[in-house]
Amino acid sequence: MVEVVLPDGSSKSLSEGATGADLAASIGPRLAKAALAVRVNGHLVDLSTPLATGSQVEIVTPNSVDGLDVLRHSTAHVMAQAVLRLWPGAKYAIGPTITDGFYYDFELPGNDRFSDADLERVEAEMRAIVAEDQPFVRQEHSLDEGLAIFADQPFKSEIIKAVGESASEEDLREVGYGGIVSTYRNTENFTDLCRGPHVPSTSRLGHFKLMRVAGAYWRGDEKRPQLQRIYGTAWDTKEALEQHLYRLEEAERRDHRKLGQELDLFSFPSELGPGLAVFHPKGGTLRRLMEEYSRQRHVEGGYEFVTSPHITKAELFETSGHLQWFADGMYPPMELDEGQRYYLKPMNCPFHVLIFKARQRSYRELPLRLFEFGTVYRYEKSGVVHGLTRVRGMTQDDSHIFCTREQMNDELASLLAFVLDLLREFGLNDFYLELSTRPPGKAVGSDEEWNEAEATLESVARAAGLELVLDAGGGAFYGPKISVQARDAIGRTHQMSTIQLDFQQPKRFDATYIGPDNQRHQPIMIHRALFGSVERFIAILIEHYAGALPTWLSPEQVRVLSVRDDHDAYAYDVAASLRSDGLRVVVEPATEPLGSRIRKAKLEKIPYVLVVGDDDVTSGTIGVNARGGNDPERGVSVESFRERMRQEIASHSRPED
RNA sequence: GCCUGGGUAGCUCAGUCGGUAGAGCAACGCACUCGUAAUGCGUAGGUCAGGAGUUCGAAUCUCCUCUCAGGCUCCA
Repeated sequence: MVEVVLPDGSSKSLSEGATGADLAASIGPRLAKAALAVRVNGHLVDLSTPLATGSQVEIVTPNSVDGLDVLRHSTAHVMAQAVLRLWPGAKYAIGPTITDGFYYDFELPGNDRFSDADLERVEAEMRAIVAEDQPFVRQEHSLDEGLAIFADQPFKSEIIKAVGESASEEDLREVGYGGIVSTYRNTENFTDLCRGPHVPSTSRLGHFKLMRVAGAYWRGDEKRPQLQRIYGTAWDTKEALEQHLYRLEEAERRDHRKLGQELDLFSFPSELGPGLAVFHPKGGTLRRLMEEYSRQRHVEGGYEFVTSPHITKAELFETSGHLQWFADGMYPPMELDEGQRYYLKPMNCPFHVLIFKARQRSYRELPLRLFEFGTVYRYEKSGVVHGLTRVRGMTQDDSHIFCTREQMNDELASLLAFVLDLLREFGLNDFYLELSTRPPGKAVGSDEEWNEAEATLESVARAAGLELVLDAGGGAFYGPKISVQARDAIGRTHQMSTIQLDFQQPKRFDATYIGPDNQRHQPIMIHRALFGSVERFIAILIEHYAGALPTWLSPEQVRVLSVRDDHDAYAYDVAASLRSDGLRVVVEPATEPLGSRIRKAKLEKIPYVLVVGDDDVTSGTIGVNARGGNDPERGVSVESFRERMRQEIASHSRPED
């Protein structure tokens, strides 16, 4: 007899040699059908694994993250088998699961490439494999046996050899723990290296779709061969798959590049080159509104406004260390004035250090908070530019705070509160924090400094009471950082503000202040961008709101439509009256049918459409058609609409709220 | 930078076997005068991303460059 403990604490007795599958069957037929794997004492294993007495066990179904993971990993194996059937002699590399899906990397014979049409062929072959109801049979081997099995598979062999030496978590996932090589065999002709577990049979799979082909470097190293990768998604039910595909469509519908064009906000003229945007009048208005609000808040927050030029002699970035670390990411220098090299600035911080250093500073001036909308240029590699989120020219809402070591903790805490509050005003309210620590191999400064900086940031982050995740090794060369991550309206996360601690720049520039002890001291420098870049923040806002911006940020807040052209004069009067309140109002006179003009205004996502006709001219009212509603109000007084707008704008809310 | 796939009117797209350019929307003009998501008619709009080649003839075939998308790598 075997006795196991279930998640609810109860125990279950099974006959000797019973497996996870037997356990599931003993609990109920529905669970037996849903079971994909079993968790034994915290480890995921196959359903076919015999259970040991006293084990803590849990049947894994597709309702859990683990269950979907098993499903997707098994689907990846099926895809590999399909590719090997269609391209005999193909080499297969790794096929892990990722969020919502999986991928698998291959090297095709003759350096052949997958085409989009091949995806359909592979998918058809996968469905055949599913229909064949092939079992996943686990086998364990020694390293030498493993090498023999995969003798003609160089990528698999490399992984097995790596396990003998220094195994990474990724490799162990592919192979297995404890010096054994585990494989899963589907047929005599297809065996894959894998730690497992897998579903019992390919028939358990089926709700998948191959999404796209892409190139990917072997082991992510651009110096190694580029493999052909196929991405797929897989789910337990048809409905879940369809929902996932719908979410992708929704993300596409919100794409800021598409909305930016449709709403006439900005464009990327090819004459300018990749990653260089121009903002049209409406996009320019949005930018101005964001910047004005940000400036006002920074004034209230005790910041001082500075500006700095766009180009500088090389010396500045030599001193700061940027040329040493990031020359690749900077535009090449211009030679001026007999060999002087000038660079476009990729960062604002060294300029702010110079402003700090412009005269003798006293501890009484600290914390000194310098703020600038600073436009920087970074030479992003050609393949990485992406809409407004990854550009070559951008404006940072950058500030650098100089303070004493004693002030550092309080300053960081109030800074974090300031940042979160401002983001909430823009309508983002679901946050978590990420702590990025010392980057191995490219950090400057002593261990003590790094440890202190990391500990300080961590305590401030913890005190903020938000979820905190660790991004080990993700810091900049000069210091660790906290970044605020925000979830948007469709659950995607975006890195927003970053707060970085920096002991290095003040030292490199020999920036000092005179303390109460009449001695020179080095200030701490805190780097902080709130929007990150104005461009990127605009992109995130557009996607978050699907283009339907809150009224205070809408370039055009109100459009006034006359029913007939003899109402035009009244429409202009209403508009003038609202403009005197500072509203952004446009009149569209009656040259086209009303329905057509309403449709146009709706497509432009204007918060309020006002319609004025005979009744309104007579009684001095307006018809109000709010965005997001489908029951326009008639006979509204201009004064009550005015009040509604005042409140909505002051509260930064939207007509649909 | 690398891989895969694109680039035809302002936008979205069609264009067969290589035979010389098309639609809808938008713009402009005229008519229509209308109460909540598309009024009608007309006009104009193109070095088919750019360059070179093959050909009697290229949007179409070949090569190079630019540029966009999806990935990889990178992201101070």
